[in-house]
Amino acid sequence: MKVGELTKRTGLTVRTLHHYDEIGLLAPAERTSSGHRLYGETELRRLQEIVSLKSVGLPLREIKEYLLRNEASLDRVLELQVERINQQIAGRKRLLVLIQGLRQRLRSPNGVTLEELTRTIEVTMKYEKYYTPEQLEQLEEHAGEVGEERIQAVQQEWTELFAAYQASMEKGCEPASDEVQALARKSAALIQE
Amino acid sequence: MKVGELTKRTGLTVRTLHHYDEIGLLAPAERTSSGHRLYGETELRRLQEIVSLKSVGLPLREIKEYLLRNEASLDRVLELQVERINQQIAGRKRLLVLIQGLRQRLRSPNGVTLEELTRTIEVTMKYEKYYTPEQLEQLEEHAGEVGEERIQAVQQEWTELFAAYQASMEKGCEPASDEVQALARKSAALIQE
DNA sequence: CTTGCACCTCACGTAACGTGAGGTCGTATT
DNA sequence: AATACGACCTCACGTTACGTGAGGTGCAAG
Repeated sequence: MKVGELTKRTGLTVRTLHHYDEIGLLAPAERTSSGHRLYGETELRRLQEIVSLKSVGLPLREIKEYLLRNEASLDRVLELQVERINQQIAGRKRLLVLIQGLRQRLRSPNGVTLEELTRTIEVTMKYEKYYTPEQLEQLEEHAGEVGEERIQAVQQEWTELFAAYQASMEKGCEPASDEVQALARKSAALIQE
Repeated sequence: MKVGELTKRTGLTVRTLHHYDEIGLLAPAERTSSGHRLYGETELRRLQEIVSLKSVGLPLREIKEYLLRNEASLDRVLELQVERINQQIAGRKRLLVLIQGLRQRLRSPNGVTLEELTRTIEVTMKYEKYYTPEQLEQLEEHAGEVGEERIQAVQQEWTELFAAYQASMEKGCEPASDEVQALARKSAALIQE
């Protein structure tokens, strides 16, 4: 695979790939006699690791170190990215609440306090700055925070529950039937949680 | 308000504020006789607009232009940020699905295809690059894309529905009662959508 | 055989600050 | 009144992750 195809398929630029080669982050598997870069599957996997870690907020130099010392599996890196994305989503949601609150106040004749303005700016900035010290810590400690994972699991369960409801409806089940009641109890438990 | 207090309250750095002053993006309301910068509420509002637009992905130069030509209300800017955050959340969720899929395949003995690897990289990159051409278009066209707003509305409706179910249960309604059936029909309609 | 596109290697440009260096202001304390 | 000492000021060069030509080679097709 030459650079051209790689850029078409990944959305990266040629310059970026050259840059990664220059700094020794991602070298091509080999070169043609004329010097054209050739990338294989190994490089693709590594590239995936790189963009994942980059999206997590690590600078290239640290990504290099990380991939060097840690015999980091692609899976582990993806797990990290998932974790980070969940944090981002949670953060954005909290930010939304703050902003909507601020907008409400703007509409009301009372006006806003300086406190509210600065708070919103602060939180916005916080979710701009990619990785906070705590997150670096997590990165070392193999993390774990059951919280976010559970949230994802619950979403999955809901999807399955809806599918089961759908199936029951198509079979023409009574709403009071044992089958449907079981689903309802499961739903209630999830809601409760 | 002098820089020190402003940085403490917003999380921005002194250098950043100096920089914004240098490029004429945010000048202090006035200076003390000794040259210390003083910011007032007007500047705080403008600062909020700036960080919002920055979080949307606009470069500082364009933010300056935008604030110059457009008699941009803080409210309008916040609305834009909300829109953008919703897009980000939606994007991240899609990316999550892709990554989890990729991880599944990694575990299975079949291995992954090149196609999957490149696709995931592509999507990751897409949500790194902050504002795509389409989004700029949106920005000019006063946007609207009912899509994301509808998604939010639906989430709200679900919350209300769950509350209604809860209420019915506590009243001891039969699952086949008219009241509960009405809720069920509404649920089904939402699921369908 | 030349056209045209994909690829190559320098090498300087850029955005948004970071990071000292060296000096002034202000006010609480000796 | 003198001395700290932290907050503020203005240069001015450094940094990250590439962008953007400039000038030249490789290769499949007409």
